[in-house]
Amino acid sequence: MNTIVTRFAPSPTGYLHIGGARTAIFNWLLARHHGGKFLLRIEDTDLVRSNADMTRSILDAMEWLGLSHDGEITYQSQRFDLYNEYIDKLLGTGHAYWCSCSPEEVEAMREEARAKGLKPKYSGRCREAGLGPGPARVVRLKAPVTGATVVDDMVKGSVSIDNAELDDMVLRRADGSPTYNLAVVVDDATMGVTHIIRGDDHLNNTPRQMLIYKALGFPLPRFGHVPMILGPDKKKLSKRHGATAVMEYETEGFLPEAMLNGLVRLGWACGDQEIFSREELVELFSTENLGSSAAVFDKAKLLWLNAHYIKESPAARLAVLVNAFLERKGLPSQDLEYLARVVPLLQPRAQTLAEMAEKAECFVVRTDDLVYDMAAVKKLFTNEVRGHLAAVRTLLEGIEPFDQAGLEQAVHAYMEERAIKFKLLAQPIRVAITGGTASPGLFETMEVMGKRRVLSRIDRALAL
RNA sequence: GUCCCCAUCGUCUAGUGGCCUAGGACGGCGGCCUCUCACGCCGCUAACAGGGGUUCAAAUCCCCUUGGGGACGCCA
Repeated sequence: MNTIVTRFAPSPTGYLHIGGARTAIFNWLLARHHGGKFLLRIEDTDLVRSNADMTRSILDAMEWLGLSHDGEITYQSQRFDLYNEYIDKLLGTGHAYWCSCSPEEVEAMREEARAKGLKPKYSGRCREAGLGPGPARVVRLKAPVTGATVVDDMVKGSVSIDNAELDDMVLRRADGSPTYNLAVVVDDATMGVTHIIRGDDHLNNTPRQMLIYKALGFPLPRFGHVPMILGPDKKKLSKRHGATAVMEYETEGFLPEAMLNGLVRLGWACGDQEIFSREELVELFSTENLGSSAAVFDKAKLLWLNAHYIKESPAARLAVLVNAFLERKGLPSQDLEYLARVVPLLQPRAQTLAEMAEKAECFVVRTDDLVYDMAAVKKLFTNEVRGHLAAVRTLLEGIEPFDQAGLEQAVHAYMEERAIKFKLLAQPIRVAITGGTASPGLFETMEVMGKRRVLSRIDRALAL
């Protein structure tokens, strides 16, 4: 069996968005599953709209997702000579011809066809004119006018289009630059690409490209057109649906493995399995399981996946990531060892790293900076409670080691002696040391915070 | 307008003619656990777009309708 070669070919006119990332993932997976190659090509022929920063950001997003590519990156802007070489070849073999029709004239032809209720097309006026090169002339493909071209698609099955539907597309513009369809075919063929997974908005282009493959004598690759990703209103996903750029999700505190898992499940399934590690995906991926209907991107499910991966991650890794989020909030860089002890308490309680950083705040701020929920303080800190808090403070001072078991035992003993319910004091203590009414378990929180911090906070709370 | 694609719970999906009284997951709702908040666990909710065929048998195959999407560039 020949080695499988896939590719991802973004045009650097915007950030890597959800849809693009997903096709990149599918191509990457197909290559990795078969031990083939995954190539990267930047389609920057539109020099006006393309720029290097966008290329950089797309590369960053792919790296974040862990989509490693093989070999050098190909830039279309550096291959114009190659494209022209093949256009000349087509001219030489009679598969292409020069056309002197102006854009206005062509537009008129389209209008005419439209008026007749037909598909707007170029009429083929210069097809047999035997024109040579000249100013303002383009090169067109001499496409077959009869028969049909059928795409044997990996996801859509057999799709047939009448050649009469297609017109003689432009291969070289009047300014001498190659068009997209020509460049893509030359690139994919010369790069040795064997399998192309892309969005189904390209499905209509495929027969056209196949005609170029044929004219050039190139072997055809396999195509697979995956459906688009929709927003909650079932319209094509766009900015108004919220975050569409992959890296916005990093900013919101998503883990790359959650993103990968979430995206791959949009249009691909493997039985009832929901959670897939990168390795499992590589092992299990098959184009057989690609779905053919459009999918709505559901952030709630992505959040669930992210929460799952947060629970699975080693605390040390999360500590580093959370620290970055804390820094973004203007807090100084934290002691990572301390943070790594805080993290496990927060893992079951955060769906994103941003949320985790928020909850970590009360663990890391200076006692003087701790923000108290004053409504809770007012409601809970009765004189009686204040008395108990002071007593508990004294009690805690003597506990050594200051660990969960010891703390729990001591505090419970204190309550039992006085016949008070734990519930009565739990919330006041919580508010005193964390500032709020919701937190991880009281004793584990105390242990992680440490005696000094806990005592200073009770002191400050009593002074409120 | 013409051509192409698509159609299972609110969402992602399983399903490749009998295992379907349609399964799983997210969400929602209810409960259990419990020092708060979560986690976890248990239960409930909810779908084959409609109509015709084919077949002993159809969510699965065919046709039509409807509804969505896409393409028709000297953009990519």
